[in-house]
Amino acid sequence: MARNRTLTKADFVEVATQYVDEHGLNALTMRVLGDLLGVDATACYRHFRSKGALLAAMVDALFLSILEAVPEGGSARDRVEAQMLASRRAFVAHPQLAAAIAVSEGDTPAALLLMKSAVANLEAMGLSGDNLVLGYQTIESYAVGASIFDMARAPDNMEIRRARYRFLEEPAFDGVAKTVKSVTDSTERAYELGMRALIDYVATLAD
Amino acid sequence: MARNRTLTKADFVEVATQYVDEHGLNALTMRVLGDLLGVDATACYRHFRSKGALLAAMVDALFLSILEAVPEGGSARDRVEAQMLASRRAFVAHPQLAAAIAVSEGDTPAALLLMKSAVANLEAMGLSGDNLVLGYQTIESYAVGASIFDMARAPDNMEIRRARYRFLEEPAFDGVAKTVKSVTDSTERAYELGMRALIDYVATLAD
DNA sequence: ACCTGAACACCGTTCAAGT
DNA sequence: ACCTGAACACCGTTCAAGT
Repeated sequence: MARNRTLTKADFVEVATQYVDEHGLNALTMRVLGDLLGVDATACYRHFRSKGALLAAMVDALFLSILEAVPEGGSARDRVEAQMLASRRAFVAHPQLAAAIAVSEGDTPAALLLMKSAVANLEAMGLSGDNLVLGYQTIESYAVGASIFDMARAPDNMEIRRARYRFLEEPAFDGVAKTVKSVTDSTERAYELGMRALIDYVATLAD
Repeated sequence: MARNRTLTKADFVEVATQYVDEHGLNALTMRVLGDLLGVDATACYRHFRSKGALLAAMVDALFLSILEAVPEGGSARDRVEAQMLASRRAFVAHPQLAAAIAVSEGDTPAALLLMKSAVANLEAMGLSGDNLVLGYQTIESYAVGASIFDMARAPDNMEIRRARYRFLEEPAFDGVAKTVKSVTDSTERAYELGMRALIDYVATLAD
């Protein structure tokens, strides 16, 4: 990378994210990151306390991109759904960052913005008090939890599932078990159906 | 550890799991595992191809314990719920293994047994064809996904959530934001509610 | 203020050798 | 068959020094 200016936190985050998308989370080391930026391996420590903090910043950037991708307008329920879909799309686009959530260090400020937005939408749906809290937690755990589980260890993960589906020898699974793509497609479909079912349930928690 | 016999795979898995429960996933190295077993650091490679394979074996043992913990009897729906609750309890008991799922290598054979059991229960609920597949995937992603998300980086994770809830300055969150325990309790409650909502939905997929 | 580069205290893993 | 122990090629991170 040709460099004619001082590096910023964002430079490290951006380059690291791109590298991780291509080569996997494990391949990211401080030394390769330094090389990519044309800088010493230890230069990163001028901007981040630790590798875990860098990973948190990468996750934070992903969260921020979710917020920006959520379309405006629609009913409160539509906005909840839109945010959960945008969240899913972000993880599908950066599957390697799913595992980073489990291994990063410190807080991700953008998570507060996502929470603010989600809570406001749930309030607009009529939730309040403990139901607001429970509704939010349910939706958050599903939106990021299911995505972590589905994306972690990609793409090996999907091939392992495919083999398992085939090994089941249950005729209903013959179709999905055919290719990694058929497993992935069905997984996305299942996410959306579960998401809508959960939003339906959360709607019943309104006052 | 006094040793008067040859070590087995199960010895490594058991000791490693106990150590990880106490000291966290990051603290587990081949050298400390060797020390714990009174054996050289490299002895583990007689039993496992890699550290990732050891982690997979630890996760597999957890999956197996879930299967054994599911109580017999009840309706098909009861059994689905029981399995999802047993799964949650296993992750609560071994929160550090949640992150291990995202970082292990290879397959976990017990996952097939869990799947067999879940699919049989869903069939008994009347699901078939694509709905059986989608219902299974939805439930699996929720049961293990939400748990990974809720348990990963424990106990820091819960303190971070607490701080975030407090920072929200939304009165409905005042109660949960009080202590880490109140956050954890509410999280468990949210898991159960979401779980039941999802099972309700899956029940509608019956023929 | 930001980066360098040597150095430290580790890692996971391999492999020849032991028993 | 299982374990040892030296060795290899790395890690993340610190810190004094440079500009």
